Amino acid sequence: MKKAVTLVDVAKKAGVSVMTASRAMSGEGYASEETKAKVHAAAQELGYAPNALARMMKGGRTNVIGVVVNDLSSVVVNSFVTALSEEVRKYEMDLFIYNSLGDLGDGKGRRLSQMLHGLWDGLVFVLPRMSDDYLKTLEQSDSPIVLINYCRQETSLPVVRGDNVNGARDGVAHLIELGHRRIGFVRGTAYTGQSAERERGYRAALEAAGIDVDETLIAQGDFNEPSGVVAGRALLELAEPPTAIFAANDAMALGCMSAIREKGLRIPQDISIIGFDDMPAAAVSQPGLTTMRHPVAAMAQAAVQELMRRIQNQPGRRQRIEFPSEFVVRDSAGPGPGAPATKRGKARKQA
Amino acid sequence: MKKAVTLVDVAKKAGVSVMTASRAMSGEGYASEETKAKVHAAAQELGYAPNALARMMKGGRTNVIGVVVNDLSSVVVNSFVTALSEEVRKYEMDLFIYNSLGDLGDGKGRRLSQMLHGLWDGLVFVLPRMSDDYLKTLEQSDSPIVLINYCRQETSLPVVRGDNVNGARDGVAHLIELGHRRIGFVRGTAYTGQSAERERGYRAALEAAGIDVDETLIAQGDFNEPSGVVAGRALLELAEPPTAIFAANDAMALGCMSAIREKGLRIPQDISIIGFDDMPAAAVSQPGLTTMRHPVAAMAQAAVQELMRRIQNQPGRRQRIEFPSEFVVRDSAGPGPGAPATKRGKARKQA
DNA sequence: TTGAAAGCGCTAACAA
DNA sequence: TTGTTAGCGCTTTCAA
Repeated sequence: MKKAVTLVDVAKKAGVSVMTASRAMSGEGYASEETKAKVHAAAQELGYAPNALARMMKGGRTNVIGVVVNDLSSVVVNSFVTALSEEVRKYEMDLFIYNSLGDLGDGKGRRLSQMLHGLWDGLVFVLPRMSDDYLKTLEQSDSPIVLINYCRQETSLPVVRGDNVNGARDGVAHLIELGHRRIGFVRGTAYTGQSAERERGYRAALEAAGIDVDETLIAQGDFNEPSGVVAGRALLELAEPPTAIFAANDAMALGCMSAIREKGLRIPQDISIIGFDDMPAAAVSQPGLTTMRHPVAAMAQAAVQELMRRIQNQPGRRQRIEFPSEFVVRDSAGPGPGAPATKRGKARKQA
Repeated sequence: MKKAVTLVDVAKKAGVSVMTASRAMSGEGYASEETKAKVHAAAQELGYAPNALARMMKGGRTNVIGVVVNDLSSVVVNSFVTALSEEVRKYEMDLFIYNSLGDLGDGKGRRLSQMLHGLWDGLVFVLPRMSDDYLKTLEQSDSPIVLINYCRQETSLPVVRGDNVNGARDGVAHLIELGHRRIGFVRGTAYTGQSAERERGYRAALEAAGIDVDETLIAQGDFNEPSGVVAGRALLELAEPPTAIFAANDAMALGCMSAIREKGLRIPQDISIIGFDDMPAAAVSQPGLTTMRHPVAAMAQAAVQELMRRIQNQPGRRQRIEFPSEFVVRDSAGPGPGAPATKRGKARKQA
């Protein structure tokens, strides 16, 4: 790696001062066309590229926003990251993604927090999984930070989030309307707090319909498909199995569908299922999975907007920005035992 | 955004010189235990975080490796990025991912090349799609750079790549062995050069078997599933349709499978299909898609190793590191019309 | 073991 | 319009 060409070299070659060269290159401030051309020519010839670091050190602004994720291979995380990449463009900023490959605050993320200063103008955490200590560090930091879909605990940081409680409640209410009364729930992990919220929605819907929550109908998963298979099997093997299952996310719902097929049961004739997230696989599964989705693009937009406001030292708009989730009806939820006979009949005929 | 705490503040608080504080914090050089403790306490109390930028500016090394991708939502790209994230850890480096959201060198990537200097110690391009000018810029840069799966044209940059030609040839040879003689090919885009290589393998396999290439059996796609559906339909509507199809990637192969099902044909009894990449969906499709895969982890390892060698100013090992691809046999390729009768019979019975 | 000075590459502020 | 000075926060000399 040869020594890099600096502005000093360019200035020398062009026969001007460093400052003039700086002005010519950046376009800021006055500089005669002639000088500009001369400097540009010299830069071109030497293969000059400005040192981003040095520039950052002065101006304070780096025009870079960082996104921190725990697992980039997650489809949901990926959709947010892509939406953020696009959104950030509108502000002429660049986006760097950091994949922590695990929970923040367990040593691996240490270096990241050390880099909080200087490297980026602001940071977005997407579905963050982190220790309480780490969250505290973040709260105390003076860098602009926005969290997306974090709801495990209260925080002073601005959070953009989808409405999990009402989304889940609508989904489960839909099942109840279809005539289901024994509805299972498959939990995910507790990291982001989203599973807990979806569970709250589940319980609220049952309660509103005057149905007692049967705790044996609640199975534990980890948001991944295999755990959904396991949970699905467990629910189906109950003495009184559910006639419908609501899984805390689509991946587990698809896992449940495998378990259901395994048993030789039909979806939705014998058992209904709905998920959450509307991942791409939900649209192409057989049958199509009924699910809920967060408005990813709008949320990314709000997150960047809020972050930019803080970067530009404008007062933060709101501490918590919540978006209603959208209910996506496909074919995996059908009439249950409590439905009018005609409905059941129709469903049977479809089979 | 409050003013950040600097080393000067810490030193002042601890009652030592800035240099002593620096030594105490970094652990480099001499410092008495007592002083170290004093400094650390002060740093803790003030909430000091070292400014990464300033540190980088001196030392030269940033301990950050950048990965540039055109489309992070691609499953293949994603698997490489994840593997790289893991690999980089071994060298105590951090990985930042930059999603260019389009081809490099068409204006959007401009800013990226300007940041080539200083911000990172090295750069990895995964399946890069870029203009020739952009490649030239990269070649002239003195930053350590490694390309993964780029083969559109010759380059002086080190490239880690999977063997597309032999992989594709093996796949098509497999189809020929199964008795197929009319084998279709679905092209992808030309950006990375991978489709062209897979086509070369396709042609080589046919040639080796003494089969003339029928250009009408070659359809154009764009590596995405919908284009596979279109290409599949086109091939099936030929006067003499193929009995097997090799698609330049799995996404298009899955698209073809939809087109085949649309026609009421069975896979593999009526028509066989194989893809390339072994994306997750290939394993769960009905039937399982026979395909080829690049050894992602090994390739990521080689790429990082090669990059680190260059970062540490050791001589680059090799200009081109090629990995054989692995053939993954599932259920989407079965006996063709030229197969012994018994084989055909068996296949029929399975249906 | 500690400190002072110098400088990394760049730009904001002032002066010419 | 151009140049000079100073300084961002840190670390690498060198000296004490």
